Order: sequence, then C-alpha cells, then structure tokens
Amino acid sequence: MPEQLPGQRPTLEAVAERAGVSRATASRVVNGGEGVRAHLVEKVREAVRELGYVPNPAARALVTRRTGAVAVIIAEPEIRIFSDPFFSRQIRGISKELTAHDTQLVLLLVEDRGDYDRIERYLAGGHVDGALAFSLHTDDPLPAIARRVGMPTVYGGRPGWTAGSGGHGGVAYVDADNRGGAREAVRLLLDQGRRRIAHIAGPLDQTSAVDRLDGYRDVLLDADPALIAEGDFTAAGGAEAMAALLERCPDLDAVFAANDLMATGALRVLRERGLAVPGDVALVGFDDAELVAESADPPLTTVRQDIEGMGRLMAQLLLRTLDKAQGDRAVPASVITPTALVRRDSA
Amino acid sequence: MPEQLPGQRPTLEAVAERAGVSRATASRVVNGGEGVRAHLVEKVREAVRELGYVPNPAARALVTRRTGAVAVIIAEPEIRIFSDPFFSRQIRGISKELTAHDTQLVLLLVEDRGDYDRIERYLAGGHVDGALAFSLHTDDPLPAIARRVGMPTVYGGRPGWTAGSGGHGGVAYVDADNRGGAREAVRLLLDQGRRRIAHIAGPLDQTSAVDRLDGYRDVLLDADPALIAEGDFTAAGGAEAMAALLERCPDLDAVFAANDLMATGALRVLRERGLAVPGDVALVGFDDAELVAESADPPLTTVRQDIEGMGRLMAQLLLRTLDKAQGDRAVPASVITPTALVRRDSA
DNA sequence: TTGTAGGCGTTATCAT
DNA sequence: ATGATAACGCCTACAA
Repeated sequence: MPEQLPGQRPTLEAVAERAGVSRATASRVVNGGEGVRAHLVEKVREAVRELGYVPNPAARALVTRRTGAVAVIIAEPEIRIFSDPFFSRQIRGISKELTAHDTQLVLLLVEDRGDYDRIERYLAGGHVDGALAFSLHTDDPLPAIARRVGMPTVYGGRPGWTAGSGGHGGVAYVDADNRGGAREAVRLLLDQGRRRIAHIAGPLDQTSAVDRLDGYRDVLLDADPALIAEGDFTAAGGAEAMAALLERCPDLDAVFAANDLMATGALRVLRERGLAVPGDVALVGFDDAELVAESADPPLTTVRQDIEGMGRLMAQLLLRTLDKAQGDRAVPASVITPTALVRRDSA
Repeated sequence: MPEQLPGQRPTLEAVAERAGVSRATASRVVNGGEGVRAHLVEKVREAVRELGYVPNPAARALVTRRTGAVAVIIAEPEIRIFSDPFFSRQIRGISKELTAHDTQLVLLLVEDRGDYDRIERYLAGGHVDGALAFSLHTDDPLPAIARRVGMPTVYGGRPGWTAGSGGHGGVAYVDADNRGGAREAVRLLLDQGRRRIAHIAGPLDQTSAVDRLDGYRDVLLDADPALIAEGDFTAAGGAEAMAALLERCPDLDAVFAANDLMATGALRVLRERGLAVPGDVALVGFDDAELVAESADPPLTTVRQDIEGMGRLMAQLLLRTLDKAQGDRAVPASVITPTALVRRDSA
C-alpha cells in the first residue's frame, strides 16, 4: 500500500534519500536500471514502492523533449466519426498499439474549419511527439500544418492533394488496397453473369472513394455513367443514391456500394421496391463493418479490410519513426494493406 | 509568417530579449498581460509573432502543477464503445466544452481488467488534471482508483456501487432522468390502450438499465415477469430478447426497449414474424439516437436525452471543480438532465 | 509597473 | 558504478 500522503507527491529526491543513494542513481533505476548494482536497484525499487513514487511526466518531458503522447486527429465535421464503425475500429487498433508502448492518445476532434488554428498551435506547442490523422478530404489543411510545424505524422488513408497545397513527397500513410478490392468485387458480380452493374460511390473528395470508383472502372471499362451515383458513406446517402440509380436505370441487376453503410441503405430501398437481393439485384459492399455487414438482411457480401490492423500499423509506423528519427526527420514509409472478398448472401 | 527555425524552438527568454524586456514581463504578457504597460504588451506580442513563439507545456505544467488536459476513460470492453452513437455524441459534447476552455482530451480506452493498473499509474502520474468516466458497471474499480489517487472525476451515468467497493458520497455524475423517461414511455403505451406491455431491459449491471426497468415497474406495478427480458444494448441483443419475449408471451401488444439499438433489433424480429408495428405491437425506444431512431422502419417513437448536452455538462462540472478547488478537494455536484418523449410512428 | 532570482522534478554530462 | 551539478523553460514571489 503506497502511502498517499496528503498534498505533496514524493519526488525522485525523496526516493533517493530513502534508498540512501543519489538522485542520479535513483533515476537510473527508475528508467530500467542498467549499470547499477543489483542490491542498490533493489533498495531503490523498494523505496519507490514504499513511497508510491510515480515520475512527474512534465519534468521528464521538459528535459527529454519527449512527451510520450501522440495526437489522433479526426477531421470529420459530421456525425460519421463515430457512427461509422470504421473509425472506432481503427482507433481501437491505434489505442492498443500505443498502450503497448506506454504512449498516450490525445484525441483532437476538428469541428469546423476554424479549429485548424487551434490544432496548429497545439501541434506546434510540443504537447505530443507525433500525430495520426484520418479521413482527409482533398484539400485538407492538415498536411501543410504538420509539415510546417515539423510534426511526424502518419495518415490513415492516402491523402488527396491539390496542386500547391503543400506538395507531395515525404508523406506516410496506411491504406487498404481500395482499388484492388473494388476490382475483385466487380469481377465477382461479372462472373455471376450480371451485366448492368451500378456503383454507389463515396464522396469523391476522399481518395478511398475515388480509388474504389477507379477499381470499378478498371473492370467495367465502358461503364454507363448513368450507372454511377455518388453517396456520402452514410446509410441515408446510400438509400438516396440507390433510388436515383433505379430511376435512371430500372434494368440494373447489380450494385457495388463503396461501403457497407451505404449498402444497407441501398438494401432498404431495394426491399421497398420489391426487388429481391440477390435474386433481382446482387449487392456487394465494402469494409466488412461489424454489426453492419453480417447483420444486414440478407447478410452482405463485401470486401473486407483489416481496419483494426491498419490502425495498429499506423501507430507502429509512427512510433518507429519517433524512436529512430529523434531529430533526423526520418519519414516512415507508406503501407498498402490487402483486402479480401467475403462472400455472404447478397451476391 | 513565424520563422520556424531549424531545430530549436524559441523560448520565453528569446521573446523577452527581442522585445527588450525581462522574462517576467514577457511571461505576464503571454499569460494575459495584466498590469503591463500597453506599449510593452504590444512589443512582446510582436516578438511572439515574429519568433513564432509557443509556450512549452511541460515547463509550464512543471511549475503550475496543471497540465491543461483531462482524461476521458471509457471502460467498455466491447465494440459498443463507438458503434453505439451514444458515446460518440457524448464525447463530442465533452470535446467541444474542453476545447472552449483550452483543455486537451486524453482518451483512455480500457480493454481488459488488467488495464486498470495502467490507468491508475497514469492518473497517479499527474498527466491530467481530472477525469471523465463512462458507462461504469456495477463493481467497476475506477471510482476506487480515482478516489485513491485523489483525481477529481465526473461520471457519465450514475455509478453503481457494491457495498465496500469504495463507499458512496462525494461522487459527481451527470445522468439523464432514466426512470422518469421510462415512466413516460410506458404511460404512453398504456394510454394507447396497450395491455400487455413488455420490456427489453439493458444489461442490469448498469444503472441506466436498472433505472429504466424501475421506471417501467413504477407504472406497471404488477407486471408479469415473463414480460421482461434482458438485452445488452446492442441490436443483436434486442432481437434475441424480442424473440424470447414472443416465445413466452405471444399475446404481447407493446414493447418498451431500453435503448434504440435494441429497439431496431426488436423491429427486425417483429417484421420477420409478420407482426405490424405499431398495428399489432407498439414499440418505444430510448435515446433518440441519430441515424437510428429516425431512420428505422417505421421511425421510432422514443425517449430523447440530450446526450451531447450531457457531455458538455460533464466537462463543465469538472472544469469548474478544477478551477475552484485547486487543492480544496471540492466535489462537484451531480446533475440529472430531463428527458422528452419523441413521438414518431412506432407507437 | 518592471526586473531579479529561485525553484518546479527530471535527465544527462561530467568527474570520481 | 556512483554522485555532484548543470540544464530543461517557465512562473512567481519579492524587491526595486
């Protein structure tokens, strides 16, 4: 039972005194204890235990110039942030990895454009050692900010760039093979004999949406533009897009939706219209979002991406950079993770 | 354009020198500038701008003993954390309030029981000034930990206590009027002439679930126990509970579900069984979760709670305590927020 | 109103 | 292997 004395917390000084050693030695023991005689290590450890000593992170950060914290920046003004299981899983992966490395997760939610000033100040302030950012839209100011303040950053999803928005090179990201996965999905539909395959795209200011659309086009080189509708990655948006597609192309016999949430929206509309899935219209989603794809009616055939794994990977990449670089401005490499088609009942 | 010099960041010292004042004066200006002559304030501000000076939070924390950060602890081992819109909205509310007070949000996800050691070390370490915690289960170790390390904490939802787990008193929380809301829901059903009103409860190791069940019982004093089934706040759990209820009481004509997610699960089962809602069975949910209640088919009549507002309130309570207390161990008061019945089509 | 100087709790560089 | 001691960057009496 550490004695939580009223008021003051024990300092390293107190530990040293109690153990009968110098502050320096106490410090060494607290930080691993290399090169300290065994019995002294024991003495110090005991003092730490008795006093309930916990290092003061501020003091430590002041001298080491390392905070042991990483920012996770989510720049999604909409409700989507959490309601889309995608984020939750990725954050969970990140959290696990960071925790395993004794690193804290500071959550930075961007509500509106004005928040970027705050974010910049925060990053520039040195509150964190690095940053992880998600779901960037085409001309998100974040990459420029990260670069300006020299903050090592790993992006979730390939960032989109407009010319002049800060240049390319030197950006690390983790992304699924969106294009390849989309191709697989469309090919499945094709192999099943479907001939009028529509696509419900995500918001095209996000690269994941663009890449999936590109994959669709890779396979359907001369796809009728009327077969493509843009959604917003939400169920409601998917429903809307589905309705529009049916309006334009009543003869469509398959749909590839750019994510599962939109697929469920599409499913609802198809059901309302009395169209059987996959009988009349086959449907493939993307994500294999849990609690969504599997519990849909019928369960969704979809393209799985290892979202939690991608989160871990992002954190790993960043942590590795932080360890190594320590000033070298080393840039982590990007990683594309594979996808896998998961066949269930909708196609 | 602040000149981001390679390597070293400018210190207060540099600012002072450039402005031709002492460090003390520079510091005063940076922290509000009370009692400093106007032209000096301007001089310092200019130096700050020119140098791109940003205070070093570690150094500041070291002397002020305030970190400007608050921990948000989520102790939900399941996927629910984010997939349930409840958390997302509450976090959003918290984030807004904290941001408005220049306070950072450190997210602490507890995955398994063993993580509590880590949490305790973290809180004891003084990384944060206070904590916000959610969704505590009956004998969650968190309150005891917070108390032991003397961390000001505000809970989201009334904490449940087992005798001896750390005592009662002195705990601040923000909770919706679960019991009152449940009563309203059941009364609505009753007023509509329903006579066999079932309840799909949440996991009874959470007070919100217990309180809603109590509200149900308040109105239906002699409710048939067979009309009550326990779910787990997920859609799948709701479906299961609904199936069980129909098995036991095929004659039920109404259901009050303890949250919207479970209500949607129930909806699915009712539809599968060919039962019309609200024709054969009326249904009321709880939460008014966005993207859930409204877009259900039919849209859910439900009990709304201002979740984001509750989040803000939690943060406000904590921040107020931190400002005032500053050592006094002042305990914030708890707040119960009102609920409102939202009538849509399911009842 | 402004400046001087001490100290916050660590780590890290030296001697020893 | 261990111990002084000087930073780290900031705030805040206290003095002027």
